[in-house]
Amino acid sequence: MDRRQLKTRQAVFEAFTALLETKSYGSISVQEIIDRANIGRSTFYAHFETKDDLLRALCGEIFDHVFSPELGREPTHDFSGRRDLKGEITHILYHLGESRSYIRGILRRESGELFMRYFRERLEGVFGGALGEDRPDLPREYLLRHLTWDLAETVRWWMDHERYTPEEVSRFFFAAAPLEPEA
Amino acid sequence: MDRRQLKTRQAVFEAFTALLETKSYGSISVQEIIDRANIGRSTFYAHFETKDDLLRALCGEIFDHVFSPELGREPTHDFSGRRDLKGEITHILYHLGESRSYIRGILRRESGELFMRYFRERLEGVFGGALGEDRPDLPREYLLRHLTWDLAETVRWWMDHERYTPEEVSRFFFAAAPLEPEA
DNA sequence: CTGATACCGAACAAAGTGTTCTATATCGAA
DNA sequence: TTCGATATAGAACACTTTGTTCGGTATCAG
Repeated sequence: MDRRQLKTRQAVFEAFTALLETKSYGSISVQEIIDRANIGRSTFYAHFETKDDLLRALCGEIFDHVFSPELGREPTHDFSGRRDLKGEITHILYHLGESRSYIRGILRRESGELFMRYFRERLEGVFGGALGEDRPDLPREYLLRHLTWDLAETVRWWMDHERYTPEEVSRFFFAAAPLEPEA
Repeated sequence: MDRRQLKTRQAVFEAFTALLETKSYGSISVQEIIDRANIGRSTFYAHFETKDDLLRALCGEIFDHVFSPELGREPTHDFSGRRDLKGEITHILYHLGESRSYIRGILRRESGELFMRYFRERLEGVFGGALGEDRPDLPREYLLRHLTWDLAETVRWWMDHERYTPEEVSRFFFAAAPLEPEA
């Protein structure tokens, strides 16, 4: 990719996230973004179709990082042959913690809606494969959706409660999630 | 309240919900709303400050209905003196089911964000009082927030799965919610 | 009946959107 | 280093949307 494009793209992302820290997504105009990013109007539209497109691209950037597999690390399995869900989740939480400064602003208000949707799409891949038949009393589609929004909202909560570590948050999530069979 | 105001207000709500069935909140203009409601521009702004204000008012209208106490029905308590949470929730779900046609459109996309926020604010009142010390292993603020988003998202899911009854949905919720002590 | 008030509809300034154009600067590859 | 390709700046453009104002008309409540 051309260095010029990369520089522009970064400048836009920087300006956008900075603005999201101070005001809501809907009230941010393209004008403000390009002023802050110090680029021309036509340049912006050469990169992104609309403001929504920009948000989508930014989320994609973040998730590509968050869901990147550890270098040289295969999905692990425990002794019973099931995937190590806890390990995967903690791994994701670590990366999210690193990106906190980018994410916190997005999660406020309307833009959070879009972020959460993309986030949960990715999470379906994680949970979909790992889901056994632990809870035959619940419709599978309800259970899957439940787990993804549980984790997504847990993350959203965590972003405003800096004092907890990824491990603690992971423990909270698994303690509250409906993964074990009902007593 | 003046009949004229009431008529206008109703016409706007009707037009707004109808538009939300077909297109996203952000892409609806005030112009479309007043055209469909067949009212003058200045009239709209005499009633609502902005589009967000309209959405807020509509949500308020809906929740006033949904959370209205049954006529002459006191909050019941079971034999141990705790509030009948299951009964209250099922009651709320019934009203939500009745308002499905108004709600479904709102819940799509960005407007859902606002709806869910107001919804959860109300739910905090319901859960806050009924919460015991069942889960000392979780921070109380996390638990409270967890319960409200659980129910709110359960409702959102339900609105697109018409085949379930309020009783069934209530059962799903309580089966998945972290209310019982961990085994 | 009558005073109050809600409505209509047109006009308005202001701001934002997305496109198009030309000139300029920067890039990557030979 | 050179050179063709391409990204950018910046201005101009038509267009939509927003929120306000105002004088005239219709409808309300008492």
